[in-house]
Amino acid sequence: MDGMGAGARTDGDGAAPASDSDVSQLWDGDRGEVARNLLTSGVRCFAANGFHATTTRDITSAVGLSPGALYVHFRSKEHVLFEIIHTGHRRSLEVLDDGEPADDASEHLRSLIRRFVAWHAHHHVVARVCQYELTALSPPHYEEIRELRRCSTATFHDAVVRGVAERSFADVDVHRVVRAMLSLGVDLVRWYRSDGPDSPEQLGEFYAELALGMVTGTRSQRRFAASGDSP
Amino acid sequence: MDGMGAGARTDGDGAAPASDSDVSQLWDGDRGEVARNLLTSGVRCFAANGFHATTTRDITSAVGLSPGALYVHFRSKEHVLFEIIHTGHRRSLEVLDDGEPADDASEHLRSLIRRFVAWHAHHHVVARVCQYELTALSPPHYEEIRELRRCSTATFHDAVVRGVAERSFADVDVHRVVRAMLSLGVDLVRWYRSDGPDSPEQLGEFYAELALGMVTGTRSQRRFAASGDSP
DNA sequence: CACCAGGCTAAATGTGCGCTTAGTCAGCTT
DNA sequence: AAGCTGACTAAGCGCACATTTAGCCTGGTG
Repeated sequence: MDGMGAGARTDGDGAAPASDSDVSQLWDGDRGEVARNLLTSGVRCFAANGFHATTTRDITSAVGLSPGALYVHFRSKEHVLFEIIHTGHRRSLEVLDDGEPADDASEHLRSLIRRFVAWHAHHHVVARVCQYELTALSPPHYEEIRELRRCSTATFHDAVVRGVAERSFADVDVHRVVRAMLSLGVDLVRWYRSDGPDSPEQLGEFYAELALGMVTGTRSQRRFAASGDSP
Repeated sequence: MDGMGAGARTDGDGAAPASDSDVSQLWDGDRGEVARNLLTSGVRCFAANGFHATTTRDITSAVGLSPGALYVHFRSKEHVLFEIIHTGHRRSLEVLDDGEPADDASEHLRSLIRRFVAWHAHHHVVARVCQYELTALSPPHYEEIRELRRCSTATFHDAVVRGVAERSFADVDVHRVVRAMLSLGVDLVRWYRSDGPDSPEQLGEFYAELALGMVTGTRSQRRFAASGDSP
């Protein structure tokens, strides 16, 4: 049996819950209003049920249209997913690049983490789709997204390398530490709720502090921090 | 891509076959060999393509059977998923509970993280299914898994609370810190590869150190108190 | 008013899937 | 040998889905 009626989304249209902040604000300006609404609906559906478990009817009926209407604006359901994921990654990269350089390596890293985490918490529904539905993309689309992801990783990588070079940070294993930071920023999309105790900014602040803790030589740094890299 | 200098991991001898470690070892003993093979095949398929994108034919043909054979051993495709996820969670909980109490709060937490992380790295394919396919479970099954998850969260929670009570740890925000630790342990299933530079045990060691860093006060407070005694 | 374009719908198309059914076959028991 | 059991297969049922098609309707333009 089809199982779980996907939650009675009766929702009519009335007051849109603005709790997802401004999802609709994210989309490309050269998209018409209907297309943007479809993208927003797609985000909600994909986040709630996953790409393969949401139908074109789910997406379109939520904005009062019939399934065929989707193909007026998008070539396929997969193209809807791609545009969502692509936009999400682009926006999160913008947030990363928007920061002023900051002449202090610690402050620079702190600012990066703060913005990265706050953005992900703020847009946790979109970000969840960006993390969980990657494998539903076509191979070429997937590759395109991977390229964007390499950019954000590189940003953090460079920030840590810089701190190490300037001796503001301990001589840590950069790859490991960067992965740990990204894990914090990425995994929050799994559990974050807008009505939880932490605002996006508070969480960003907290995680920035944790991240700095990872690179400042407290504890038994010498034990693990690759003074002599493994052969 | 990942690239990065392949570490000198002396892993068994050959390349592939045992790389998923002993997935088949995980399953319940009262399951026959064919059923266990189907579970193992299911793990691989679900991890690679997701539950909704894998067909019963995918699962069965990988062990040389026809689709109908699945229903000799399982009530439905969803029951295969459930047994995989349930077993994965049960095993990871066992690993958590297997530890000796340890009279030192720091050592206790370190040991917990070490075992938790190492298990997830070791069984990252199963663990990926456990993390990514939860939403494909039927509501009752999902609820059953949530209960198991609350147990592991509680274990970490208690360990941190204990350290704070004993004044081995700083007066941290327990919920936030526990979430961060779980995020590290959980998100590695997204990126970990058996042929990467870190063995499960090395990663466990590293993350245990990061976790202790999170509870050892903020950086400014405890920068110099590296060697042991609390004030 | 005639014409057109494009957003949209209802209906149709075709495919693929989960699961069932009926039957085959090997091995075991008596 | 005959009969039984249970794992397995081939075939098929019913259905849901993504996408297409043909046409409607509205609003703009001469």
